[in-house]
Amino acid sequence: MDVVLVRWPHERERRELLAAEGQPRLLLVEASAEAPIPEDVLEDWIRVPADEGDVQVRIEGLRRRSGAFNARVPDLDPDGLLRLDGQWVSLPPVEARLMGALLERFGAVVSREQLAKSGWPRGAPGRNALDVHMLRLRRRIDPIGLAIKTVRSRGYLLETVSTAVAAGS
Amino acid sequence: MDVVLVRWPHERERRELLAAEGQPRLLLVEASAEAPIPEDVLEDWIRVPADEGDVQVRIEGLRRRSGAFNARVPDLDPDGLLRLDGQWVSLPPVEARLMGALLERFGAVVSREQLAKSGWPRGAPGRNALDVHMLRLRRRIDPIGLAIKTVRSRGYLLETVSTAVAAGS
DNA sequence: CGGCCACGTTCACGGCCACGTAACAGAGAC
DNA sequence: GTCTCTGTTACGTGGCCGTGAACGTGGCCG
Repeated sequence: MDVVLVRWPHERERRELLAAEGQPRLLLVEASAEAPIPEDVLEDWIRVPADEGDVQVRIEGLRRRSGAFNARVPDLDPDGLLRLDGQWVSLPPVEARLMGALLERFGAVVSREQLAKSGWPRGAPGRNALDVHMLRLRRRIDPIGLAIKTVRSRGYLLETVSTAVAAGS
Repeated sequence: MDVVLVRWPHERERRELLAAEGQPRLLLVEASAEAPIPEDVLEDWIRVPADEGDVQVRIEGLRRRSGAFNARVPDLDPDGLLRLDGQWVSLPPVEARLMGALLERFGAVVSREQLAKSGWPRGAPGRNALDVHMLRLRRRIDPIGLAIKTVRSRGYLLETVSTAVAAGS
């Protein structure tokens, strides 16, 4: 994801828009304007005209932050806490095991059989139990920006939701 | 937590030290030096001499980031005083020991067994005593911006109540 | 086309258990 | 005495998890 340059205060609405999208941005603040306080970690600013090297340093800083905070690889800790971007939800035992299977092949399809095996190592209950648990898992992870997609007759796959970071609440 | 000013490149080692402590810092970069790429989100820089207003904006930005992302870690002194952001409450012996256990793994899950051991080193009373003490602890720490979350059948975890999030929206 | 089936989604229910909360009582400090 | 700290009993509530059933949708076949 690349850093976008925004002239300030001329492109004020553009800044809001980009912020909502989670797009890293560098505000080029004109001499006559006051510097705005950054809305989030993905924003930085610099006064123009500026040294080209300084601009590059700011852009590189933003790029690194964006990498660190949008790593967007969820993490399931041993206590059943699923973390993503500083947010977390706790998963009950069965759902934690299902999530473990999905995470091992993050972004790829995991078959129902595989999931059933992971969720119930010593034999699965009724055929429908898996469906219900997938539904519950879906609802639980939605608020932290994760989604499970169905691939008909193949299985399920886990994804991050691109822009829904702030929209969830 | 306050922002510390560091002259760059003169106080190079000091920067490392502060970074290791998780201390927010603003580097004052001299005209002759190249700007360093920030090591983490708690660092920013500005060229000096600079406009005083610009410096304040950078400091305020760092302060917000530090509030939102670097979980402020509360401090429990030996007398049972729990401090956070200048506020404090006093904790009775049992609750102080429980809080100690939670603080050792701040932000992570601590099991009920672990808590029972910490709270009553020479054997726990009834099973329910822990529940009641967690309730009392919760009520006591709420006013200073701390919260204990339950992770069902796994344990409890201690968090700071994020004021930045509420303020942001 | 109509009917049937396979597959998936969603809801409602009940049993079980973990946890939360109030109320009470004794011990001790001040 | 009054207040705080502590532990106990009793009860309510809500989460977890499996089941059954209703519903939707797309594919296949006669």
